[in-house]
Amino acid sequence: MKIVTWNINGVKARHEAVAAYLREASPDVICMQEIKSVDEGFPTGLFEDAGYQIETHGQKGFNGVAIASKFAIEDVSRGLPGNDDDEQSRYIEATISQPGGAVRIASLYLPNGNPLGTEKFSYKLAWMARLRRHAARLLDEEMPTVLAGDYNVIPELTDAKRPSAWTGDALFQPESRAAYRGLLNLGYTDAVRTCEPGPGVYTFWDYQAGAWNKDDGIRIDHLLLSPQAADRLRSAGVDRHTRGWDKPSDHAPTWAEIEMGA
DNA sequence: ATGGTGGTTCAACCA
Repeated sequence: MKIVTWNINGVKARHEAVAAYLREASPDVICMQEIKSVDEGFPTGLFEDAGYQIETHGQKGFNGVAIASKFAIEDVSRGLPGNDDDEQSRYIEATISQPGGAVRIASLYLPNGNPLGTEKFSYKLAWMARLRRHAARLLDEEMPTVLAGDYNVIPELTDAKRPSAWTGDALFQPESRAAYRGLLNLGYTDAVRTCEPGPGVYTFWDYQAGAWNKDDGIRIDHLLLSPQAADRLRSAGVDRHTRGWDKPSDHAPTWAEIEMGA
């Protein structure tokens, strides 16, 4: 089962790129973030025509997450538990049933958190604390689980071409990185870091200042695997070439292949 | 050090 996470930065602007990627990569499941669409306005036909079921959790103008799958999508849950007052659409979770078994998959869009010293950064840290509590509960289910998305966290120095450029940024703060390590310490595995341990593996290049041409990237899109999913991990990586397409997202599709048997 | 680009929505916000 090939599972992709991709921050598409607006589904309306990314119609052609998404269609081309589905044809080319043919993932079994694709988790998307920043769809920037309400559910009623979402172009479901883009996915249905390619053979996918699609479930969305949208919002007007900002944020918004979705899961599309070639297999049946069941038990859909919208919103990250732990704060009923949070109105931002950043989390959707569902069970994907496949002949070899079922996988619980989340598509998450973690708050950016900039600038430091504002309520945006405290919201980011509070959201990460909620995610940790929920991620711990998911482990109790003991089923293969994949938490995929734009984490807006650069985990380590090797995950940035120019680490010094990010020292004052919410994506690289010690608190942000510690909260990410907290997820790993629960027992989750960073699929891409495990399969591609070397430097230079990035998932995001800013639109500004020629970042893509200079390969001035960072790795902030991650797939975290529960032990039951990590046992089945075969390969993982980044389809970085899509960043060079016309009208690209500033993020590249990031994926993991899980062996699910017959 | 600053400004650099892009998406959505409608002058501003977010990244």
